[in-house]
Amino acid sequence: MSSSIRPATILEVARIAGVSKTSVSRYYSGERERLSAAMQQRIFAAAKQLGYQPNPLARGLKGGPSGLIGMLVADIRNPFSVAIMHGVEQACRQAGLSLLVCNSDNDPQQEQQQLALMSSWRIEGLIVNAAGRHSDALRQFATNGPPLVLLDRRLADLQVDEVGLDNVAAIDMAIDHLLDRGYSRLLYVTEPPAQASSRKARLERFEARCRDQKLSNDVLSTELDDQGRLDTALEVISSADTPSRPAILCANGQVTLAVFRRMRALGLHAGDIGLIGIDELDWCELTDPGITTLAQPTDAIGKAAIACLRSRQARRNTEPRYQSFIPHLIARGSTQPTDIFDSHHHETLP
Amino acid sequence: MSSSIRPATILEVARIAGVSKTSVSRYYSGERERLSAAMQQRIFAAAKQLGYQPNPLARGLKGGPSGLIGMLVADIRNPFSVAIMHGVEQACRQAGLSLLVCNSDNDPQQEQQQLALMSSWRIEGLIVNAAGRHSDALRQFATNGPPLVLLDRRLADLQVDEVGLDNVAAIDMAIDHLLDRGYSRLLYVTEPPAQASSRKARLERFEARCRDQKLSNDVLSTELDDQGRLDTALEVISSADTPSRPAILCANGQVTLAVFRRMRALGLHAGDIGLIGIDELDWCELTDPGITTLAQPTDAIGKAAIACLRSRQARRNTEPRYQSFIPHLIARGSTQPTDIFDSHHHETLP
DNA sequence: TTGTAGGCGTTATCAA
DNA sequence: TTGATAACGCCTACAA
Repeated sequence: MSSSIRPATILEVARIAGVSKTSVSRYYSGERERLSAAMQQRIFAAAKQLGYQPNPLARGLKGGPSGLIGMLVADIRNPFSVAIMHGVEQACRQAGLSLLVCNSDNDPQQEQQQLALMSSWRIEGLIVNAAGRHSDALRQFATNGPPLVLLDRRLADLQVDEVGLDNVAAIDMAIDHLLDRGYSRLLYVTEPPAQASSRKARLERFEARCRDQKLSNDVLSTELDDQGRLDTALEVISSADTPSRPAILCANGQVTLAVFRRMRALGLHAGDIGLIGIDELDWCELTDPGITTLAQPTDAIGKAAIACLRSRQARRNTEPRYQSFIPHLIARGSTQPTDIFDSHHHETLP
Repeated sequence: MSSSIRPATILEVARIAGVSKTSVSRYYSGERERLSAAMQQRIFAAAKQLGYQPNPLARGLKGGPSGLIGMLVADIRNPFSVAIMHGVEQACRQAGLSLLVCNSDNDPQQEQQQLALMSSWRIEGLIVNAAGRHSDALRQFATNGPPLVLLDRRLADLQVDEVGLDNVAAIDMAIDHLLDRGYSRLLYVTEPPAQASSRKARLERFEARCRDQKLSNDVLSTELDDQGRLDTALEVISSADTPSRPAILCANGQVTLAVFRRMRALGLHAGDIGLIGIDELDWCELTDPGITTLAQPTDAIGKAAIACLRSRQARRNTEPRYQSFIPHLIARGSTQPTDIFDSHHHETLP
């Protein structure tokens, strides 16, 4: 309990307990069983008296487990990343691990720097959420470095564990919901899905479904700050002269935000134009009308990521594991057509 | 550039460069100047060839700066905390520091655990954002531990550096804006401001201003999940039979969210009842009408926190420094009365 | 300007 | 079941 300015060391504990440092070390390294009950008692007492805590730097230096987990994120302000981080942090806390957080600002160069720094800390595992272009350093990491878990499918050619959304199920749920509510002309809005990634998986599923069911559909792949392209697409879909009802499916929360912002600016009413987005956000229920979303079980995903990391050591040189979670549909006004008498007309055919 | 599985050590660099470890150490410890140009060249070359990076664990173990900054947050999902963290992370990255993130879930016990863990990592500084009750461990930390910066005024009796919003200016700006827009009956909604804290500072300023200017005012101090109290207060303020126009001032972003949610549920239209909140959030422009806010310069605050931490060593045993930032008013529809002809009636008196 | 030696706190290897 | 001792990679006197 005493709190001297300098933390106690294993040696001091050993002295007070009247045993060797080796024994104290064993006590704290999971070999407690090998110690006699009497010795355990004395070590416990001495440690408590001194407020002893093992020094993770010394441990890590010696080559043991560092007790550090890294999390690399493209944009720390992205609510999805934050939500995952919450789950990750919880899991770390339970396991006595510490979490090193890095933000790459979507810049491969920064990413490389951060990766180097983290590996110099001898992290035991790394969780990556970054949908953009990746640095070679990450590939290096995947082969040479500590266990890795991806939250998006970005290094698919590289055999890495992944945890995330069941993209097929998510797109299916979204489309089913839209059809069910009477929308039949679909616009899918996504950020550019270059290379493999969850963006690509979602887009592919969307296109496959539309093809199979012969749905009238369109895809807008754009950077979100390109207001012009968004506006154009919105005008096109809102002004078509078909009787079919249009709806927009947003690939993630950022997209939903951008789309809804422009809809408001252009005076388009969600509901008339259906709107559904992947990712639930605080404000989706506060808009008028509320926005229908597919909520990801972010806490579960975060915890699964840590579990995956920790189990990786036991799965050395094994095939990568892909773990996916089913989202949860939250239906709101944005997928509720305003004229009621007609809401299922496209399904009246046998 | 070579990437062996085991990272290079200072000794290997020294051997390849044909110099002693000491020189290499100096090269990486800011004593580069003391080395001859020739030696600098050789070390640089050798280090590059081996892909050498100093091992922070060894550095920290030796007692030197660990290169670690801790950030302790009560709720990692709080957008304000995240915004600050973004600034903090940027500053860390620039300085080559790593960021250890901990979430206490508003639980003093967890906080204590996290604090112990961080201090075992020999963090060079700690940034704390936690408005709730604090553990004694934090007080300990403040006196014995590494430099500390508070983002809320919670340990005011303890002489700790603080960085944050200029609460007086913020409240003044909010009240001035409301008066200017013709609102004269004010309701202040806050979470319980137990003990000293920015919550308390804001509330006090609100009360002082209302007293000085003899403004009709009321205060609701409540936990945000207590829907009943919120609803009651909203009903009271919206149904009063005075001619004066009512407005609500929300003490922070969480409060704004809660209040607006209930207003929508009760069918109250923001604007008729004025609504302004401290903290800007993504969605404030998306609601109908948009919500007027006071945006905090979160990036600047985060960076200032790091700067404060780093300068603390030079300010050993000096008085604490309080650094505060002026917010930025973003006026939107929620403080725009709907009937126009009458919008300044309370100010028509000389 | 450069090098040598010892120690930071821990764990692993060996011996008792 | 215990203990002595040598690393781990680095920095900091001190010496040259």
